[in-house]
Amino acid sequence: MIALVDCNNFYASCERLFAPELRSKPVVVLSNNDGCVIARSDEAKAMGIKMGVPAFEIKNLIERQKVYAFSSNYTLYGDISNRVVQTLSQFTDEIEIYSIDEAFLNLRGFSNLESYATQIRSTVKQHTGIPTCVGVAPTKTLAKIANRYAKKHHKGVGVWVLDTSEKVEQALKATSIEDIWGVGRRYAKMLEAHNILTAYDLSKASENWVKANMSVVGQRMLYELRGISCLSLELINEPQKNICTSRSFGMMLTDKAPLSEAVANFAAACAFKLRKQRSVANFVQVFVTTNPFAKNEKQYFNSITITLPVADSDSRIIIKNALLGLSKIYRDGFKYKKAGVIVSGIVPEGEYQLALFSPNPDNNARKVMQVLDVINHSNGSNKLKLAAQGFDRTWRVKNERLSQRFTTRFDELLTINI
DNA sequence: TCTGGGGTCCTAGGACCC
DNA sequence: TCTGGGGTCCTAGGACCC
Repeated sequence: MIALVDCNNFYASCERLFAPELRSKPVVVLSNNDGCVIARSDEAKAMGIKMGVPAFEIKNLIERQKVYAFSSNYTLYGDISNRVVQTLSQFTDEIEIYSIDEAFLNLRGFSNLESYATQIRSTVKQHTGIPTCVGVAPTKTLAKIANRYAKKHHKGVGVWVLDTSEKVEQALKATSIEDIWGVGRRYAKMLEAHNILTAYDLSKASENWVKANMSVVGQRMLYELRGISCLSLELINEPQKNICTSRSFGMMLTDKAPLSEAVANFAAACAFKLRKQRSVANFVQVFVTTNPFAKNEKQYFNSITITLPVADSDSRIIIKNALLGLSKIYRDGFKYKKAGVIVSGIVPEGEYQLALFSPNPDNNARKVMQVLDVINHSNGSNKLKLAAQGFDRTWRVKNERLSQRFTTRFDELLTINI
């Protein structure tokens, strides 16, 4: 059996840990740039605030303190997430960290699953303060359904185990088609048109039909719903195949200088992520875009991919090539809203192809980057930069409602006045 | 005024190989 | 009129996830 542990309203719950006075108040967390709502407490959901609504639409509620809004604080959420995983690891050797707020646990051979799952849930709550729900079932897809079922129908207990065919059938019938893991908007529409409205309907569909209309992805889904496991737990963290760093700007940029500064910073972030997973990349892609929501403004989107002579993760090389790309796609006369850098063609350090005619990266370059990383990330200060990254940061994202990094910075610890 | 930022996998079709 | 039978690699686009 597989358990899916999913944190409830994760980002909102993290903010509440350090703001206990908001424990029963509506809380929302906003995306980068304080753009739109990406997490809501139960109270906020009950007020009808939908996922993804632009912040300006609920501005009034926020200003009148009917809703408490936070800018997203990924340093905090990441650290709390690690603590949750640390606690979960005590309960099984086999754990897949699926996302920042979800993990699959292999409970094969375990008995008394309901009480074990309840124990997992209460321990996480005790150790971290984060509320979770736990769904237990024979496959990952069914564990997702069990988890949803627990959240929806047994929130108090927070645990649901699909250990009999009757319970599986009941949960499948209670799950509408668009709530199945792997069914998005397009498939939901297509399935509804064929009168397949619930997970139960899909589980009874013909395998050939599903394969023809939803490829092997759908076929796997069908098996999983029928209790035959097709998706195994991924216990090892594979290095990423693409790495992207992009942001919307706090203000529109019309000049090349601040845009270059932003791109240099995104490139440096990509290079750091590469080094962190001990990889090097063969391609550097840059893109820029105007604001697609501004219907009256001239629109421009462009991107370019630069092939490196030798795969690399040196900040200086990645930045240089990202800026070269930018200079090729930059056009005067537009209001730029967003830019990004993507590194791809990623291979492990030491397994890359050497260039025939260009010099190979030397060990000194490696050491320089190591020093850079140690200084920047030993205390999270990020003080050491390359000149191209600049100091102006006119492009910086808006986050006016940012909480402290309570758990990772000594200078931002929680202060209590007695 | 104001609308996020990351990722993955699968398939079809074209270019090319012997 | 008649024109083989395999393969691989790459890319774009479509689907999905949190």
